[in-house]
Amino acid sequence: MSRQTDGGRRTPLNRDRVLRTAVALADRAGIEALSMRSLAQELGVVPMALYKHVANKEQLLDGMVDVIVGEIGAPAEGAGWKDAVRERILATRRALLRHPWASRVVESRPGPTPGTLGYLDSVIGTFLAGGLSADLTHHAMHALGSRVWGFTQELSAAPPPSDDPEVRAAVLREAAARYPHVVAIATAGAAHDDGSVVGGGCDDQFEFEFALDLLLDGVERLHRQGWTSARRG
Amino acid sequence: MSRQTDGGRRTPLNRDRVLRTAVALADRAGIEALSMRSLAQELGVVPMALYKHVANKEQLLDGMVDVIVGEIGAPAEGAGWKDAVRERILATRRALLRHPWASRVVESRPGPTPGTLGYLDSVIGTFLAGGLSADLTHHAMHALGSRVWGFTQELSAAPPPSDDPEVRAAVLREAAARYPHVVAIATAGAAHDDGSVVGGGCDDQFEFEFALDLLLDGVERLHRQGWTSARRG
DNA sequence: TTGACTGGTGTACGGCGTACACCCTACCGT
DNA sequence: ACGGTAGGGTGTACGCCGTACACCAGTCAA
Repeated sequence: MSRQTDGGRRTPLNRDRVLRTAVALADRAGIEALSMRSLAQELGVVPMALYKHVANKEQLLDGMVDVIVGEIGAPAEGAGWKDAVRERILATRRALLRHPWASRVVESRPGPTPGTLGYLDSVIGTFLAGGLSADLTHHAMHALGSRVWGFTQELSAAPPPSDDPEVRAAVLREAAARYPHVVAIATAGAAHDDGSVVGGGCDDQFEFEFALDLLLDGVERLHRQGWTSARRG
Repeated sequence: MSRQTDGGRRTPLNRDRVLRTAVALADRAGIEALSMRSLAQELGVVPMALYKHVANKEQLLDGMVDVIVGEIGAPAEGAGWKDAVRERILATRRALLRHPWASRVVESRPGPTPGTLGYLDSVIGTFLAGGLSADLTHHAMHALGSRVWGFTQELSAAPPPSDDPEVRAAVLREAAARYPHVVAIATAGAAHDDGSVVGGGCDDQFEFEFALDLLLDGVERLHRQGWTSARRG
């Protein structure tokens, strides 16, 4: 891996190759399998060699986030602000979904990276270019929260249902007794397969767009009526 | 610590005391300082003793979450569904804010705990009791997402500004050049102290309620017009 | 009395991030 | 041609983590 074929020198490491290999490794083996040691091994190098290109693991993760951010396409041109923002966010979602670990890592970063700041800046720019006030835009960004990254913090994933149908029935009966409302809405709608918890067996994309539109429609309404933050009004 | 005064036997551990001590330790020293070893020391006991009361660290964290959930008061009676949900969520927010580490831990749990399920069940129950359809309630819960826990995933906290005013000015100038829109909205509104990033120097409570109301108002509107999920409509 | 059960102990293992001293090589100015 | 220097890969070691496993001291039921 990464050695010249016969006896020659290894092609030297650099920050970019480290980051891209880290992303690939996380894609393949999961983020929890990504350690400085495993990454070093992947690169055919001793663990401490990585520290010549990356200050520490935190910065490695920051760098990985920026790699993903780099995969988000450019903003669409010529649409209204609402559609433009909507499309951008859905594009971001698509990028993030390609790397199942990415949303967790994005969330875990304690501060912004250059890449994330750039992305946020461009989304904000779309709002402002659409004529929204800086004030309203500010609140809109907060309201969107992590949704600008194309994901929602799910409340809880359903545990995988037991494969013994008898056990499964018992679990469901138990749940229905203890958490009747949860079961009621989890089984509501045709699209739901079984007694999964909120966030379990539903169409995530639908839920995402539902919430996104709820927020964008609300912002649009406020914008049209010239809303301004009468602090605590 | 937790020993009978003179030479007597130690009052025996139990799951509840372990969990409460863990919460107290996390409150005092931060969640990152909570390890099985430090918790054991706090209890005057050897680390492995904890495993007689808690299966592993994951389950410890689950238990801590349920302790916090237990601090949320009962739902208000007699209000309309919207105010009831709103108040409940704000109460949850107050509980979570008393333990700065709690939101991160709640997020990190891969599955629901009995306590969280119970809480979600009661929130859902409030929607349903208000006459909302199971369908709409389902989507509303998704749309609220982690906001039912009273927190928003901030996009990024602002790094603490340098205390050298000259450096600070330079940083701001640099930021304004590279991220003009971010700076524009960060400095919008009177209440913002300086060039902090989105999520930096604003009134978190205001932002939280703004977004919460945006969502609840949207749900209410859909409810009144008899909305139903014409899947992908 | 005995035997099981409960709960606290001691030791040890394998993993992690990373500090620190080292060394090899390529390239520089002379 | 040659010493100096700096960048990048190495080896060793430390201190933390979660936790498996064997053990042991009481208590209590049979």
